[in-house]
Amino acid sequence: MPPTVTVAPPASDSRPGRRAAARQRLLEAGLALMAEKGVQACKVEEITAQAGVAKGTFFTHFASKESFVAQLVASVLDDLSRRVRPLGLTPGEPESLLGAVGSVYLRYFQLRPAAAALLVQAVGLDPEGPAGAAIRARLDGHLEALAAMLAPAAAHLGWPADHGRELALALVATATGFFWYGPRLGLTQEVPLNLMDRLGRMLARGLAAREGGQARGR
Amino acid sequence: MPPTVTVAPPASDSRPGRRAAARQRLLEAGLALMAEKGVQACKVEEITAQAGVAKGTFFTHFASKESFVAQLVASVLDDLSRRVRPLGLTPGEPESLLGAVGSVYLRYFQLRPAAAALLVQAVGLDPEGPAGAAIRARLDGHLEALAAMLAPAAAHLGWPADHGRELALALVATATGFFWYGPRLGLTQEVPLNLMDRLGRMLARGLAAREGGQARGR
Amino acid sequence: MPPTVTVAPPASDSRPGRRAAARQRLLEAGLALMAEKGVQACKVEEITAQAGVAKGTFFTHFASKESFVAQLVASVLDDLSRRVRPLGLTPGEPESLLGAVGSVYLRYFQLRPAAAALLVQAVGLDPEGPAGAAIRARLDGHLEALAAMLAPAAAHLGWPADHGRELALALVATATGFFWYGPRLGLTQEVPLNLMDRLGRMLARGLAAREGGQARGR
Amino acid sequence: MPPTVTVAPPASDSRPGRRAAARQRLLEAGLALMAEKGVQACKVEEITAQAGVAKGTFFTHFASKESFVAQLVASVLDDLSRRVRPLGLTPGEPESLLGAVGSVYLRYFQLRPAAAALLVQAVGLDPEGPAGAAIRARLDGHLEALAAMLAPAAAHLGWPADHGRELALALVATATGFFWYGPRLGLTQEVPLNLMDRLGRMLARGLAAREGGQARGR
DNA sequence: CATGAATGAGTTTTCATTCAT
DNA sequence: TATGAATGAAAACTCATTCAT
Repeated sequence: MPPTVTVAPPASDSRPGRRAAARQRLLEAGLALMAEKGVQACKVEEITAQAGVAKGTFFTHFASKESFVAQLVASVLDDLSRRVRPLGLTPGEPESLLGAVGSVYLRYFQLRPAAAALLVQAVGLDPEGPAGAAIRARLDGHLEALAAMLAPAAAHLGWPADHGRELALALVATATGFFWYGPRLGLTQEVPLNLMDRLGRMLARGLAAREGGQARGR
Repeated sequence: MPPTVTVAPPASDSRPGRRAAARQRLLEAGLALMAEKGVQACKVEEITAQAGVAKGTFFTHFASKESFVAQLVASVLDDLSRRVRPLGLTPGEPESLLGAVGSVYLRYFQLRPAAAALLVQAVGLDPEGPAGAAIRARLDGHLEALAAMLAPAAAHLGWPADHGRELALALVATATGFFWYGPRLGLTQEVPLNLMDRLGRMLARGLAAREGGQARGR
Repeated sequence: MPPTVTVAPPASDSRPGRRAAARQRLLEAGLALMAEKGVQACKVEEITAQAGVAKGTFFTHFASKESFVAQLVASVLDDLSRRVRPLGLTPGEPESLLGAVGSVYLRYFQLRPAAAALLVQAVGLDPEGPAGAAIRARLDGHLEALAAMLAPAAAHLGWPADHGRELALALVATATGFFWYGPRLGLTQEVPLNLMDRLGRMLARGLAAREGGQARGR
Repeated sequence: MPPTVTVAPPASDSRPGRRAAARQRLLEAGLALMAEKGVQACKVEEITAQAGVAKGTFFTHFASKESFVAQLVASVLDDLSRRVRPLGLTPGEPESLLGAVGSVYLRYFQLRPAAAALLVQAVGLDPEGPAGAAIRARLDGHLEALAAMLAPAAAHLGWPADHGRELALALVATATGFFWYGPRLGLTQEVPLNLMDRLGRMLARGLAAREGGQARGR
């Protein structure tokens, strides 16, 4: 799994090739820098410097910084969708679908903490602007699709059908949240996934033990 | 459970009392506004307007906007600690400790999505500045304490002792992540907690089903 | 006739007095600089430098550069209206009204070529923005009032009642046009008004001589 | 009378012919767009788009945007000169010369308000740059020639010989001013010329009536 | 202390102009 | 010569912070 979010174009040396390559470098530099310093704190000039182009070039590729973020989000979500869709198309046993999808999400953001940081920050952008609204709509669509994909598993496990989006959200929030906080609090990203498996089971057992207790009460 | 993060001071009318009340109003207004519009997007003047004081007054209470956020984070974490500490002091059965603590965290942020939004954004602040560093240190300390509190439960369940902080982080990330994304993607906050219990068990079962599969291989 | 466009406030030294004085200096500096270098070419920083305040102060007084121009236009038109209104209220003979009003306009812009330059440029501003639209509406209202005031004279002279605004426009266009081009083409502003009187009569005679010719034909 | 400012070249298809045609289209598009949106607000790219050439091509025809305006001004003034010169060469009666010339100017700008808008804006350009200076010099030369042509009429009418340029300026300022303000303030351009004749006479009579009054006194 | 006016460094965005293809 | 991508200087506007009253 390469750490690049989108497939690199046939890196030619022709005019359109160079332009596409510059665009790609801008997106990569933007993703890395925005994850490191924060979307707002990261200046356009830093991105262009890192990508090796002039400040003005940025705005020949993207209408605004906000729209740049929107495209970044779109590319991350597209990439993610490409990886989980096959699981939904060839479902196998409903029981294992949830775990399989969850693993893909966790692994995806474990390998690309920058993508996690981007998503977490992107939902916080002002939804008044057109780009902010587009970002939320994009995320919402992703959630919708994820919920639809998980529907068979959810049904099998007795999860209420009208709360499918909460299920999808829990997946995304957990996966991105972990790799958003983690690097910032000095946690290694090398947490093996089977540790996370174990965590899931532990949480479940812990919660189960309280069943009939607070979960029902109050 | 009142929605205020810190206990209100004895509502007096003396000079120092009025000052403390203004400070409290500033913190409350800041928490609400920063959660709604984002920490960076929320201007100092908006906070003071909402708190009913002049802009300059803000800086007689807080050294800077960043330090204001740091104090807000501190007050949230203090508040949270006060609520979970009793569980650790009177442990009961180790098996149920994890679930009990998890429930407190989830419920806390369910009732105070603004607190979740604050924490999520606060970790993203530039850690170069003194306030940014203070915030991360504060969060780190909270994690440390949480890990220590969960240690017996973790040991009982076979969780590796040197990964206690990952366990604590997972708790915080899940709880805040859910209530950070949720309101921004149009999800109701009314998800009953027992639904979340169910979710934990489902995820666990799903993950368990894959044990020996992808989690170990690849 | 003082060259200031608006009456100076009681130049006190109190806080509000100082603020009002700064505002006045900004307006005066802006009028002079915009007339000299052009509305667009004149930078906000130049205005504030001339007025002796910081750049940011400009925006505590005016919402934008465009709105600044709008207020400048308003103050010029207000000032102008104050000077011609008495002529309309105490009409005297209709025959002389037109000449009297024309004289006031010519003299006004002769003494304040900056005001002429401002009006000429202001109508050219993009009418899409709110300030641009406000400026045009303001000018339009001035024209309307001027036309109403000239109505008796126009009627007396056989000017069509439904073309009153063309008459008013001709007055404004001639007066501002002369003192817009003049200084820029090296003409002295010292053209005595009776020379302009003579010019008017000559033009009239010239035009009259062609009556029955091209003016009727085509 | 065609609305084009300069005579179209023999529409050939040869290489030099195509280049000349592109240049012509650029000038026409520039005149129209600059009149509509303002000289500064009109972007080079809009002109080239309207003319159907690439942005870079603009600069193979004109050294700069400012020099483009200068050439536009030159072409307008040339065109105008061509139309009034015959009147001066075959003077007819001096008394009617002024009216005849005035009519040509008024009619010219009535039919081409874009030309009026261009001239009005062009004198406002920063005279520091070489193009700005060239524009003013060009206008000045036009004024000079116009004054020379009007000299016999002026002399005949008793107009001071050393104020010939004021006379010429009044003509240009009136004609362009009317068709600069007019369209922007919602006035129809269909004001018949004989209405303007009448206006001239009225103004004259009005001014005459005040002779010995304010014009001499005050 | 509280106030709110003043400050100016900082950031996005625009657009005339250049130049490699 | 035509093209259009790249460039970077410039300019409006923001807003945390300071400070005189």
